[in-house]
Amino acid sequence: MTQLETAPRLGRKRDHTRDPEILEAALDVLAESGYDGMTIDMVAARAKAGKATLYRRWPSKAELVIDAVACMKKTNLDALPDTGTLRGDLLGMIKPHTIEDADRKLKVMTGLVSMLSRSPELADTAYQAITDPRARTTRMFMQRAIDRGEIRADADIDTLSMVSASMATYRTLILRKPVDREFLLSVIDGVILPAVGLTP
Amino acid sequence: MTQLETAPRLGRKRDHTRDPEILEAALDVLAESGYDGMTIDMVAARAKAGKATLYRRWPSKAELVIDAVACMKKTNLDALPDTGTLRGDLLGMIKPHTIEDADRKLKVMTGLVSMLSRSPELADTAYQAITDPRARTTRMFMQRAIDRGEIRADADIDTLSMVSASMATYRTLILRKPVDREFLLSVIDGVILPAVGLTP
DNA sequence: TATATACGAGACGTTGTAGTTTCGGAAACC
DNA sequence: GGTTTCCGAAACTACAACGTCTCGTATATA
Repeated sequence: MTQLETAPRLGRKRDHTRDPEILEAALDVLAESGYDGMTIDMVAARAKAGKATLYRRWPSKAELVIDAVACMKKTNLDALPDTGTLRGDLLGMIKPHTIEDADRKLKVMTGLVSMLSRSPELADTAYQAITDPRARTTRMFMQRAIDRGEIRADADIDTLSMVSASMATYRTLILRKPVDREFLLSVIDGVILPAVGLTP
Repeated sequence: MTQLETAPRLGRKRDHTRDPEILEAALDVLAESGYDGMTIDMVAARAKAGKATLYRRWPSKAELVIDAVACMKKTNLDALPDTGTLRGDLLGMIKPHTIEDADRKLKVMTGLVSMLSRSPELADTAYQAITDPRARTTRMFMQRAIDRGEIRADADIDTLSMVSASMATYRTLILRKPVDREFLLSVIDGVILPAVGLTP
């Protein structure tokens, strides 16, 4: 590790453009089969790569999965516009593209659940890549609504900011029903907004 | 199957008092290691039984798990008193004993999640044994509150009745934090009651 | 008493998967 | 051109778990 830079190794160079393709294949298999159901052969086949190519880059299945989760394309939630109302901000999070992205992350998380208790490192990685970003954004929307005086200052936004993610997760993992726009609207208009005293 | 009653088979009889012990052991291992991590040897060892004894009663690991989930001790939610207020009814669901029971079910469900998509039969069994009973009870509490005029008749109780289960599930599976009385109180007083227009 | 079956313990065969190595060929360096 | 390392494909090894079977013992019917 220490002399990776200093040693100008000879021979054919590793084709690092394949890294993202392999990690993407790993996420696909993970979302489809879960951690225990996923095999290295599946990932290699999906990426049209040899198994040795994978083991040359990651020392084990566990490390490959952690890297795949860590490198998941981060959604650009910061780019969401400030619409001036809490409802407008929340609706901005349920555009088709954002829903699709969240759905993929939820499917990956489904495959990871059984591993979270076995691998703290994976649990931490998954939290930072999947769970935390949306929670922070939602919480920020609510804090903005308090700051502008739109909702009560004593609203329990720590709890309220987890309502949407919790119900989407429950609907996917337990109920195994689609998290579509209609469902998310009923969460916003039937739970969150009434809870902060807004009646749309 | 058809002549189980008519044929008075000879030899030592199967000791059916061991069935619940074995199923209980299976649930323990399931909650601890998840479906894929669970082995028949673990269950047999925990139940102090031989592997052959298990296979004499259930044809496969999958069938054993389905039976174990189906036979989970049902909580007596119907025995909860009608306190006259929605908050009182909801508080009745977070007595220590009820929380403990829900915690066990949640741990079992954690171990099942990865299997739900692979085995529709298990998914159905888990739904009926774990998911559905609490949802029905919560929904009934809310309907009662509407009927007695305590909360608005147009409250979205289909969605609201899933808030508590969703947030408890999310907290267990994803955040891996304890679902204690304090957390449940913040869900009730910070989300559900405000959402139906009650300010305790 | 003789027979048949259940019991716990554990050996056994089979299968599937993680991880390693080998192969022919291609690309980078000397 | 020679050497080294990469590539995809696939054979190979090591091991863990399912499910079966055997053992000595216990308990039921005839």
